[in-house]
Amino acid sequence: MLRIYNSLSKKKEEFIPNDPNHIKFYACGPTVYNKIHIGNARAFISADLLAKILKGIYSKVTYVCNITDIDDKIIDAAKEENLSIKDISTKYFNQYQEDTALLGISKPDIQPFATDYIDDMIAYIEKLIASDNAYEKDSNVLFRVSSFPNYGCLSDRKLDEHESGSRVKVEDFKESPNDFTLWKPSLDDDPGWDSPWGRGRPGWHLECSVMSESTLDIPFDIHSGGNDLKFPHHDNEIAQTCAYHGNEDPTSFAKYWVHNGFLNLEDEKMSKSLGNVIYIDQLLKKYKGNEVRLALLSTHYRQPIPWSEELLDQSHNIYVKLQNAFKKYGEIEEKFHADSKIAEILMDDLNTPLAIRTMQDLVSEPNENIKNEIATFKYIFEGSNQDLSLSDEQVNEINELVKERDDARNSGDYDRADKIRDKLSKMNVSIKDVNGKTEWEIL
RNA sequence: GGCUGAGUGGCAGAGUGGUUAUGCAGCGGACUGCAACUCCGUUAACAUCGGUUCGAUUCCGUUCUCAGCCUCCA
Repeated sequence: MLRIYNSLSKKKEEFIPNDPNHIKFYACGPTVYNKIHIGNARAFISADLLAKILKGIYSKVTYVCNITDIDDKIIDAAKEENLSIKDISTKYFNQYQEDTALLGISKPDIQPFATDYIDDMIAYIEKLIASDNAYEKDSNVLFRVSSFPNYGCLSDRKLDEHESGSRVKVEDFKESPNDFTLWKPSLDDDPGWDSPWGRGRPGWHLECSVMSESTLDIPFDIHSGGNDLKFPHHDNEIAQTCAYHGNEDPTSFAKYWVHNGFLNLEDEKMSKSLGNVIYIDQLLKKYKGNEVRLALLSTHYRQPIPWSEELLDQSHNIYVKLQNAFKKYGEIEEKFHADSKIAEILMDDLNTPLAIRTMQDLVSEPNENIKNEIATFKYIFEGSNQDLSLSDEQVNEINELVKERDDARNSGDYDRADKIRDKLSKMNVSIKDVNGKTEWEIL
């Protein structure tokens, strides 16, 4: 039985699917305007974790993760890099695919692109206007928040309490400061599509309402995203979709809402302005994909992760230790065994830290079910497609040096032996003398 | 100000109404030409103040602190 914390009820709940024969899960994906960083990766890995567990339990699961390929940030990036919008979004989409695969994140079943749904979005807006839930002003179309009484139900925000902390400048085309954009005009050199309100482009929140419903139909089971998306993004999605269908109940859209926590660097939020952004492609030059994955899963998904070198080194140690322990059992196929201890722990609101701890316990005191435990562990915590193999040439070079060192040791020339060991360690090769034999591995 | 979450040993992080994980680091030892690896042993914690209780780190309440959101953001 899967239990999951539902942001809508603010409680850990038993997961009861709308249809156990077909589980539907939608996660908010990337805006492809830059390389993904470690914080983005955490969100994608959390969604991947949940998708993997769902797929382990249920026979049919459709996991959708959208790609935002039209957005002001993309327009800015295109100007900066002097590329077309399409080139920018393609470039960073490809990088996203590559980086996530290296972290063992499986491809979603469906990856809808926002720009493929512009016509649907326009039709959606027309209906919202017709039902008086939206209005046009100066070529902008805005959602009229006051028309949806349950607005803010996810984040528990009340509209009239909003003023005190508000720092946002209210554009004069808005009836109310909380109204949000469904459609906005594009300047001549900005990308745009023809619409009843002139040439323009969709607001950000709209795409998820349109694409989730188009790909999964509503109600679907789970909607996930980063904690920061709760408000306004997800509350806006709920308002749009519910208003569109004339239904006030947010569960008529998605039943469970799942949000992951952030990642802190030295007690600071990672941000471009602080210059402390860690990109995945850089990180993977030093650590293996599975190690980074383990590090990201070593904290419960709802808690903030204090990210540090130390955490990565620790994850490296645990990873190596477990790999060595697993070797004893030969090849084990990655597979989710729902009756294993590891699975049971994960099904309690995705308790990955406890699962990691338990796996360590289990290998130190194996039980007869250990192979299923390992299979389940590998299914969740491994799966990076990173190619760690060396060329034949490199392997030969290392073997030769190792042999030279052994010869030196056998003849008592320890100075020379140690020099060779230093040389190997500079090549990131670590030496172990085990039972008279010399083993080596790449760090 | 509002909403949400959290405060456990040097660090990370589970868990529990009484026997107080685990990993890393530290310390001691075995092994080693020296290391590394491995193994054995070991130090050390439960934010604050009250309450309930025979007994609370664990339950209830107070206080304090921290983080995120309330503005694009994973």
